[in-house]
Amino acid sequence: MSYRLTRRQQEIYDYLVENQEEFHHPPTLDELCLALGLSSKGSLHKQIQALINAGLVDPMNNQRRGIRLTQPPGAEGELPMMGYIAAGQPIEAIDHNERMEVPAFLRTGGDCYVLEVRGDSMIDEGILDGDRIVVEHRETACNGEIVVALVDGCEATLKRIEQKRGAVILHPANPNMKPMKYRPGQVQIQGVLVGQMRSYH
Amino acid sequence: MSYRLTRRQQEIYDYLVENQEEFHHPPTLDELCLALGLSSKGSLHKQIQALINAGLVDPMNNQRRGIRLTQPPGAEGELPMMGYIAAGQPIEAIDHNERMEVPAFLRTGGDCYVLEVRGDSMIDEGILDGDRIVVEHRETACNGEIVVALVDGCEATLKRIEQKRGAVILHPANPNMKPMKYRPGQVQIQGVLVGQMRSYH
DNA sequence: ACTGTAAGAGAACAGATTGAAAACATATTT
DNA sequence: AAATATGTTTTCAATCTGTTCTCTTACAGT
Repeated sequence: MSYRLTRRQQEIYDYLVENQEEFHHPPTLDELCLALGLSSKGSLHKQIQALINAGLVDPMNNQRRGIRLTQPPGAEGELPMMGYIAAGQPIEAIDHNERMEVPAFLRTGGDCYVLEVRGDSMIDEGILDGDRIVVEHRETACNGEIVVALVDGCEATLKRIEQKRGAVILHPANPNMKPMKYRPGQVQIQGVLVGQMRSYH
Repeated sequence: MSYRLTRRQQEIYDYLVENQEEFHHPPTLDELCLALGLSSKGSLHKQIQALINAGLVDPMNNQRRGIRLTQPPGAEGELPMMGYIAAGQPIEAIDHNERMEVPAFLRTGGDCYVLEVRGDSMIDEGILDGDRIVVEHRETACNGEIVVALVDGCEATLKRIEQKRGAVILHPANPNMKPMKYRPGQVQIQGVLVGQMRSYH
């Protein structure tokens, strides 16, 4: 069923996913041509048709309601709940495929998932035991971001990262603990903290 | 069931949602024509009919009560964003009717709304400046719950409550501040904290 | 070089959508 | 009852927008 997309088709699809906010209405072929720098909607139509065949775009049978993706990506509003994270231990995965409702503004366009926090290692960042955090899956991070990092391939931690030439420093937010310095190879970034939720009942 | 709207229909619907405040009575077809720059109510009627079929607008069978939306839009997963709360000040209300997506597990069955936190008065409870809190509207609370309280009829605060015989004590979580003791009449409970959310981007 | 595929331009077409106008029907007011 | 206001229906023309075609160019690979 899932046809293989050509490079250009993939490009157009990515563009649609990225910029679906741009158009507050689904774009027409002409609008998309303009946005993509094409000058013939006939050409674009052929590409879109391929995306329709691939099941990625709603078919529009002569209707004029613009191009819309079949599933507004991240549609179900639910992200996978991957498991528990406790400082200094491997991430404890959950076996059954749990999912969790997450508001749009707590996540990014990227690939996100949810972890539950165990322990108080981030208490000074306002992240408490039992909080749910939303993590964007990424291999790299900017200095100052809070990352889920794997140290020495097994210990997971949630810390603010500082990457220098030849060293990676992880700053815990809890003042009882000290910053730890590692060689870059020791620290593997698994994701970046983008949101947090807490229930009081 | 949810029919797919044409672009114009979307536009009109969006307009209705946006400007429902404008008309303090639901607008008549003629008024809407004027507002939308149309000169024929017959044309508009056809569009509205489509919205009625889509279940977005109340059908009006020859009644003349104007056009009204079926559901105060965003009724499902969204709660009203009421304004800002900063310790020691009145709650700063927001004028336009903003709504915010809130996962089911961050709220209760009761009547809930969202506030944005200003300031660090709850920093030790893990509630930071800029966090969104979910509050259940209630007049009473149990000891130990965190409440939105109105002190002396004007100052709002977010504090852990302790109710004794003849006295109400509000415990701030920030150790720099001290618990305050009030007479029961002075403290009016406006709601109870049930959830909290934070975005890192 | 030859061939096949992907990509794009442009023209022309078909039918969906929109809007104006007028006539009609029903409710509300005078 | 008459007048007015408002919703409903119909007809028609103009325009917009998806669709189909043909032709051209570029590139990759036996």
